[in-house]
Amino acid sequence: MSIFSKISFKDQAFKLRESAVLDATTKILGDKGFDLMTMDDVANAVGISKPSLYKHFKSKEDLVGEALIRLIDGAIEFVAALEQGQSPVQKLSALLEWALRVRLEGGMPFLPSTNASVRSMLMRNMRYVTRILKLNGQLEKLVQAAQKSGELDSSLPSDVILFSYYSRTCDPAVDYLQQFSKMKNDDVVQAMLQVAFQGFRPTGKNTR
Amino acid sequence: MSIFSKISFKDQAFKLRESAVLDATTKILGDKGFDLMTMDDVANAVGISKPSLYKHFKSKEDLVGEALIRLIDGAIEFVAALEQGQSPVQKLSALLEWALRVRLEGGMPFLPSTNASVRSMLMRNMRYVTRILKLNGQLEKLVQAAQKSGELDSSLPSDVILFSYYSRTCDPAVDYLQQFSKMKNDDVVQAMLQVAFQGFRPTGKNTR
DNA sequence: CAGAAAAGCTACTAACCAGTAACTTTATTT
DNA sequence: AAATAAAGTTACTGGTTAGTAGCTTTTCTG
Repeated sequence: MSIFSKISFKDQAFKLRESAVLDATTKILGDKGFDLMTMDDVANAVGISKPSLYKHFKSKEDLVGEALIRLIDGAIEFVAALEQGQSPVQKLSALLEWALRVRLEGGMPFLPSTNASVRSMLMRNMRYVTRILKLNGQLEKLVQAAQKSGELDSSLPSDVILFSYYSRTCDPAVDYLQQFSKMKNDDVVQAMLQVAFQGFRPTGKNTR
Repeated sequence: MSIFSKISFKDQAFKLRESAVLDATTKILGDKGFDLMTMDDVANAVGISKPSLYKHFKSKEDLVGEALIRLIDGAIEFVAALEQGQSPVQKLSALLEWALRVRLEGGMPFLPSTNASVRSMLMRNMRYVTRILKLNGQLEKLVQAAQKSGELDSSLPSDVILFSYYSRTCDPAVDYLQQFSKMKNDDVVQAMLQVAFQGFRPTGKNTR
């Protein structure tokens, strides 16, 4: 117990601080984006100094990469934990709902895809790319299964559906609704889900 | 003719260069975004020096504001020029198609809304806000008319439709499709339009 | 053609930020 | 308690960029 508990205690503290750093990074990235986020911002938010931050992460790229990896891992876990009984569309809907809630609670959008230079930076991060490919593979299967069963439109290329699906997780309409409408978070989520799957057209349920 | 033509000639050259500056700004903004665009980038792209650029625009904020104002003015003109015979949804669809084509041809997305600090910068620009409000008023009318006639889902708040509609003009799925799929620009536009209005669900046309 | 005025340019500044060197404090081991 | 190692900190470097001062060239006027 002597050596192990001490090492483990230290490790625990270290991991705890690391997790706090990632939390702060996620929050600040959501607010300001990659370019405007400074390492001092992150250090101050956590209450440590910048060089301490560099004890955990060797660069800004690395830090942001790890924050995104944690986010993607969360999504992969979420997908894995979904009940087997649900249809592909129910699963896709549940994941999108989860992503939207993460965002509404101050997190970062799922894909930081808006910026070409950030995108290419991430593509150079193997650990990140690996996870993205894994998640992407799972979602692609869901989309294609849903198209086969007629739940999703099979006349659309599955690419289109998949990329559009990703885009909904970082849809700026969420920010606008949160800022300018009086809607509650739950209502925003429900509305975004409906728009994503049904578009703006009447659902047909009313006319049946 | 003496004085007037000379002044007008000079003015013309000045305006021409100004327009070239705005073109370059639009292009670079589309590529790199506000934070990464430098004034040197713009000056070099146009082939003038940075101080000359500042003869036209008093700051980076001002320059970007003017570029966006020109873009919004284009949209307002486009809406004004639409045929009276079209339904509200046809008009909304035509405008979205126009915005997507502008983007695919290297222009900047309609709304630079992804970044909170850029958003707040723009909100302090009266000339920009005035135009946005004007365009927004016109689009809001179209959306509400379409909801009344049953062309668009009247169970959704019109805010939700309107903000989601704006978001489609800067949907990152467009970038991904352009980069990773083999689709032609025309097909990308058609797919995005279908997804925006119908969502991912089957349209019903196939099953009728 | 002389002289004024406008437009443009080179070369700077001030501020900011990622990353680091070297010193200080705290914890651990014996 | 002394020696050592680990973690943290202050204060810096080097590079970048918005914005400008002041000189040079071009254009216009009489």
